[in-house]
Amino acid sequence: MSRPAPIAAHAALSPSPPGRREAAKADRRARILKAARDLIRETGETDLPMRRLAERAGVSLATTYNLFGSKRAVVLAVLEDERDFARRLARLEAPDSLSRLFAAHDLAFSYYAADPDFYRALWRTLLSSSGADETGLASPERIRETRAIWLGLLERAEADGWLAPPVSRAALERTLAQLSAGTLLFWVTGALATERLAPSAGLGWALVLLGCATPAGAPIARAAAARYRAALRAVAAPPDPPAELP
Amino acid sequence: MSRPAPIAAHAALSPSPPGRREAAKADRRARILKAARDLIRETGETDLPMRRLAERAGVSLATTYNLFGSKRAVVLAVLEDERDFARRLARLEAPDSLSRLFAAHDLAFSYYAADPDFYRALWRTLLSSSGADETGLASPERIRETRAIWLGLLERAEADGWLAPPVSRAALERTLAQLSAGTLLFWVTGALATERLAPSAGLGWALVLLGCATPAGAPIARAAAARYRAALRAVAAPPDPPAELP
DNA sequence: CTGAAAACTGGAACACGTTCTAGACTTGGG
DNA sequence: CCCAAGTCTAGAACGTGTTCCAGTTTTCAG
Repeated sequence: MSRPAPIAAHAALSPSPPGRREAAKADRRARILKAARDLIRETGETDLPMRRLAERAGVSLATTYNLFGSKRAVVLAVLEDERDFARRLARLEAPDSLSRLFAAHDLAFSYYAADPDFYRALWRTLLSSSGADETGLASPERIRETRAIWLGLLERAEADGWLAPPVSRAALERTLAQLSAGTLLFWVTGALATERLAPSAGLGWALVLLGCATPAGAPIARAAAARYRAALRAVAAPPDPPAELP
Repeated sequence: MSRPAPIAAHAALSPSPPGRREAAKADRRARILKAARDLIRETGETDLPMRRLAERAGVSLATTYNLFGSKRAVVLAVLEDERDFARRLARLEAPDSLSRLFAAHDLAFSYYAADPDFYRALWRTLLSSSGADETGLASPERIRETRAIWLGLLERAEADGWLAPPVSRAALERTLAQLSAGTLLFWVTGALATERLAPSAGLGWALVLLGCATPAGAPIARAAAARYRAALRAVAAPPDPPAELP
C-alpha cells in the first residue's frame, strides 16, 4: 500500500544492528549522495535528473525513491551533509560576543561564496519542489539544531550587555533567519550577485542588531554595518536586474 | 467543430494601432488570465495545469505559449494584475511619515491575509519555476515601480527627521525587501502560519527601522515593534516547526 | 478582390518527477 | 540447507511543462 518510510538522515550512525543488509543500504545511500554531489558539480547549472542520478550511482531509479522519498530529500541530504558549520563555529575567535555573532554570520555565508554554482543549483532544486509536500526548507532536526546555535550566540551577546532587544530572543532569531532566507532567495533567483550576497545579508543583520543594541553594543553594530557597506561598495556594479521582454 | 469567432466588440481601447488582430490578441490574453485566476481560486492548493488552463480559456495550448512565454509568465501576470497597491496606498492616512511606512507595510501584507490559499498557490508556482530562465521574482517594470514607492516613503520619513540610516537609502530599502521576501518564503513553504505572516514581517521592519531611527523616531518604531509582538502573541501557538536557512 | 503574412489549432513529441508492477536477488532464521 | 521476507531491478505508466510541426483561419495591404 504505502512505501516504507524513507530512512532518516544520518541513519548510518545507528550502531545497533550492523547487519549486512543495513550496511549495503547505507552504502547505496552514500553512493547516491556522492553521485548527486558530483553531478551537480559537473553540470553546474543543470539540476540533476533522477534517472541519470540513479544510473551514476549504479542503482535503480526505484531504489533511489526507496531510500530517499523524493528528489527533494536527496538534495536536502546533500545540503546538510555538505556543511560542518557547528564545528567550524566552535573554533571561531572574536573580540567580543557581539562581534562573534557577525563572524558566525560571515562563516555561514562563506560557503556560498566558496562554491556559488554548486549551492545555487542545490537551492534552486530545493525551491522548485518546495510545494509538493508540507516540508519546509530543511529537516526538523537540522532546524532545531541551527536555531539552538543562533539562540545561544544571541543569549551570550545579551548576557554580556551588548544587546537588549525589545522583543523576545526567539523573535529576534526568527527575524534574522527570515532576513537571511530572503537574501538567499534574491541570490538564488539571480537578483543578487554572488559577491554581494554575504555583505548584503550582513548589512541587514547589522541594522537589525543595531536596533536591539545597548549603548555599549551600538558602536560594534555600527562598525559592522560600515564594514558591510564598504564591501558592497567594493563590488558596486549594478546587480543586473534580470533581463526579459524579448 | 468550429469555435465561435473571437468577438471584436468595443475593442478600440488601444491607442496606437487599434487593429482587429491586436484586439483579439488582447482578448485572448485576458481570457487566459481570467481562467488562471478562476482555476487557482477553485482548486485551491493545486497548481494550474497548462492544458486545463488553455481549455478553460477556450484557447489552444500553443496559443498560451505564444502569448505568454511560460507558465511562470502567466502566474506573474496574474500576480501583478491582482494588486492595486499604489492606488490604495495613496489614500492611506497616518499620523506621521514613519507610521505611514508601517501602514504601507501592513497594507502590502493585507492581500495575503485576505486570500491566503490563492496567493500561496501563486507564489508556490512562481518559486517552482524560478530556475528555468534567469528571471527574478517579478517583472523589471514592477520591480522598479515598487522600489520607487518604498524609496519615496523612506525619503519622506528621513526628511521629516524620523530616520537617519547609517547606510544608503537604497541599501535600507533592499534590506526591507529581503526581509519581506524571506518572511514570505517561510509562509509559502509552510513554516509560518497565515495569521503570523504580517506581524512577523512587521516585527522585522520595526527592528530594522529602529536601528535607523533618530531619537525622535525611535519611540514610533518601538511602538510598532510592541504592536507586532502583541499580534504575534495573540496567535501564539507555534503551528509548525519553523524553517531556517543558514 | 486577391494574395500573403500572421495567428491560431490539434496533436505529437520530449524530458522530467513520481508511482507501480512483476520478477529476480540476497539475507537471515529455522 | 531451505524458505520466507525483504530488497533491488527493469520497465511501463501517468501527469507535468515545453517545443515543434502541419494545416487552417483571419486579417491586412495593394
